[in-house]
Amino acid sequence: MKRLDPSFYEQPTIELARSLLGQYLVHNHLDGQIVGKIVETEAYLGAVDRAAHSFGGRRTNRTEVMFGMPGHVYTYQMHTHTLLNVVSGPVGTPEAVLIRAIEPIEGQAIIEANRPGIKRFDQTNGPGKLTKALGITMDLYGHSLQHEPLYIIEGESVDFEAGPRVGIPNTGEARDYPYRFFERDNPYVSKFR
DNA sequence: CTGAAGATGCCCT
DNA sequence: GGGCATCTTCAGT
Repeated sequence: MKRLDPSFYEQPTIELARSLLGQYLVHNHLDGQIVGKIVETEAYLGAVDRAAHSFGGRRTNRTEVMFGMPGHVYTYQMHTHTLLNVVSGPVGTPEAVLIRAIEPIEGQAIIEANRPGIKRFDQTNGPGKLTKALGITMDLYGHSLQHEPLYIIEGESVDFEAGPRVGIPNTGEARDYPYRFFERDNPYVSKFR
């Protein structure tokens, strides 16, 4: 159980999105520890990616953390949900990897408490669902993955596939880039729309 | 200050 | 398959 060190996050964003598949996301909070295997990610390539919040080098309070060190957390609010990203790219290059789905490994009782009445496979198979299940909030904006309470440890290597990203219409050709990666045949991968 | 929009999810028909 | 919840950010007055 080795924590991924800072150099892991220095690889190019597309490679990082692929490398994160199979790794274990760990959240320690008041209720206990939750561990989930990352089974689905999406790459957002910053300045040149029309679908990214930082497209064209757009620098605001919200996107600021993406301009900083890789291996930090970019959270943001989508309607009623918090979405979790890992900042990538060197300082000054605003790229990130969205965590879209996890497979519960540990702490299922806490997940159940956070997602009452939801069927098992629907508890963590979406970017807004998994943050609710793990208790991740906007408080973690800018958090370093080298520290408690949220970090990533070495997991397992997995078979994966690539496809177009989800939920980004009207962004021109960026919509079709195959920047979504997911573990093959894993039942916790989110559904297509 | 106001208002519009958004990398979603859930409930209803 | 459509409507809507409900929060934050940001650009425009």
